Amino acid sequence: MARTLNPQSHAVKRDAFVDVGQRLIQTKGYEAFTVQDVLDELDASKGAFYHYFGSKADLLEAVVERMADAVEITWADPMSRPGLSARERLEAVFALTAQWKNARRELVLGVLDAWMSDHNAIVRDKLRALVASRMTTLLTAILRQGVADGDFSVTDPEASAHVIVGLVQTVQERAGELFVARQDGRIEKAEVSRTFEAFAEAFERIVGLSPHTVRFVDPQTIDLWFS
Amino acid sequence: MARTLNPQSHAVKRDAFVDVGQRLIQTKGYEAFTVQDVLDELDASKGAFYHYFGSKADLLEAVVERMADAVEITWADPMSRPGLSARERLEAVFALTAQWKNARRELVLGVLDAWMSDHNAIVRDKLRALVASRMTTLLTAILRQGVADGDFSVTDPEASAHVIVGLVQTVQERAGELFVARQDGRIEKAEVSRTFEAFAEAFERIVGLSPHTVRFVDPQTIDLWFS
DNA sequence: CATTGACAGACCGACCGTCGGTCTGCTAAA
DNA sequence: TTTAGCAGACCGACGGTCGGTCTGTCAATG
Repeated sequence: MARTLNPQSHAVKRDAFVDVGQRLIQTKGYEAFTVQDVLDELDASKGAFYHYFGSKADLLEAVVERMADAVEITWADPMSRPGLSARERLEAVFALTAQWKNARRELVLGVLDAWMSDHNAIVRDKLRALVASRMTTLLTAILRQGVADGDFSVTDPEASAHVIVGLVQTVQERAGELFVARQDGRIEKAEVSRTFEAFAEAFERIVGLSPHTVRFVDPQTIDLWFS
Repeated sequence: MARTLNPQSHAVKRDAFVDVGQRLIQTKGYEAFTVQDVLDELDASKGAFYHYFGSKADLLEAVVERMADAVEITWADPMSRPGLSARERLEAVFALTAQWKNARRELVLGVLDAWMSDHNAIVRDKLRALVASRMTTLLTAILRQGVADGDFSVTDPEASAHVIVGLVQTVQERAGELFVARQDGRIEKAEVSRTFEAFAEAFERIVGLSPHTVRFVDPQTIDLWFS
């Protein structure tokens, strides 16, 4: 009998590399950290690393997947709870996303610079694609329910899901830009509010809701980040 | 006095490097080509290259700026022509963008693979940011005119411009995904049409136009790329 | 007015450090 | 006895540097 692969401990060891990879991506950026950096933090060898990953890019893939999982888990509750209206589900998803960031404010602030840097362009790209894909299936379900219940009015729920996912991801990116601009004193808080209101207005119209019934981000959250 | 700098010939020489850089980005991808590749194509030396550029990243910056210029020039005509309604300007901008790609079909097809590859994530990121910035100022002007003339109805033209730019860039990206999916036979043409219709519907609602009065891409163009 | 020296621009290419990745080999679990 | 799980020496490619060369330009000099 030859030695068999233990999936349990294998996964644990592998996860340790992913942990460090994620941390390094969030501090130095993917292109800026080296495989040696990972080895140093774990007292591991090249052989160990390449035993678990085919390449540095493979590690990236694992990190991005974990990040996408983390985002998806945030939405799990409002999606699984029965008896909620499509509107309520949607509002819950947005609210939870904001809450997640508010609760981790220090982390987000510390990571922001590295995250936005050129060194993380591939990371952002891959995460956007992955989150978009998962968010689309989720939003399609909500839209279908909303249309069936008469809450929303869109011609094609699935196609519209793509539109809205794009909109949501655009808000996120724009929020990042605005935050930096605000830090640098290049804009006022009022401009930030107007931007979010424009996105909310767009959202209401796309989905077929009455004006001023949707808020992407509540005033307190804007205060927390932009005052 | 010493030797003087001739801006003319300096710019010409520098542009030669940018030419090659752009070609290599479109064939191999930014991360995949080496500075040596550039030197080989021009029979130049390392010294020459680093005389004109501080780094490989500097070359990228120059290439991206040139690409953004090319995009912007496409819009010049409908923006400068007096007497056009906001609607007409908008339609012209969209039509010209589609025409540009249709006219360069072979080029686009040849470049697509490299362009979408991981090696060009930074290129896409930088171009998106730059084009967004320029397109926003343009769209703000159109929206203002449209609101003033009563053609459009948005609360805040400038903020809404950001929304629409995001929407347009999302369509572009989605179109790329759909094209690949169609090539692989994973989707039907009908699904493509439905997607574009959903974006058009969203656009109409955001801007406050009647249903079915806007088309992002006309049926022939869809036929050309997706049949 | 012709000559020359000073100096910056425009390179050249050998060289260096770094970094992703490979390869050989050892050890212990099964 | 076979193979998972490592260890770490080693390799080659690549971005970037650096000392040096050649040439055009102009001011001072004789």
